[in-house]
Amino acid sequence: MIDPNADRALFRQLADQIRERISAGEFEPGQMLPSEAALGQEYGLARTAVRAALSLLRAEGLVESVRGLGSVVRDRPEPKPVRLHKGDEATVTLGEGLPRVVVVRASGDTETYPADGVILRPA
Amino acid sequence: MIDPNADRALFRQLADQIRERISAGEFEPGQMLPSEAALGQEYGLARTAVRAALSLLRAEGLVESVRGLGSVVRDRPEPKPVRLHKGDEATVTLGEGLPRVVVVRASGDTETYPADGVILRPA
DNA sequence: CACGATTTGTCCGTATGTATC
DNA sequence: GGATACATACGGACAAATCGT
Repeated sequence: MIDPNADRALFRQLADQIRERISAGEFEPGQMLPSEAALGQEYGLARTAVRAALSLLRAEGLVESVRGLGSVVRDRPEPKPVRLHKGDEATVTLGEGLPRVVVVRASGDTETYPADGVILRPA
Repeated sequence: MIDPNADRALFRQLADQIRERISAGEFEPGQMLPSEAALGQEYGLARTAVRAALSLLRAEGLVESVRGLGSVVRDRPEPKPVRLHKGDEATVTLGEGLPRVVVVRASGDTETYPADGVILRPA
């Protein structure tokens, strides 16, 4: 479970646990995670630690938190292929929320995608 | 400065302030930011709020923090063009620290770059 | 090499605000 | 209105890394 004496931070261990429970199928996409209070109770951690763990998982795009509702396992569709034609450019923008891939077409049109939802290929 | 009555969270306002001071050239790349304690003192905020603000800026790739040292303004080089040839693929990996762009060449070789340091173009 | 000062990292407890049901 | 749940913010505390003395 969680070892206070391990050299890995508690909130990282908790993130590991939740990550495993998700990949094990215990928590499925679209499904609610236990509340922060419940997770804290279950693992014997303060809510600050629980929130830090969830913050990590959010940065990984694994979960989303909605105020007044809870945290849900994010549905991660198979990365969608995006073709780059001559004159196209793709960059990654950081900042608010999940990073996004911005594709500027040769025509000047722009498209954006969740950064973990695309696989870029030359045309 | 910082308005406790604004709709915007205090730590977000602080992040805005620091962002402006960086883009204004008051803090230059490679230079140390004031310590968390100093920032808290200056803006009348608890360290939790200061750390939340710095966490935002780190996610944006604007600053880096080193334990025992402090936080430095990150040097953001001009995004470097990376050419995708036939059979190449590029994806973005989230997770620990800054997101990275992973390029898998047709040969099977892989290259990774800081996500905000590349501009992808078809060959 | 040892020691202390500084700074960030981690953790806890508590309180209040706000959105959802 | 009430219950639940996340967001924000404060305070304090100790650990760990770094640097200069």
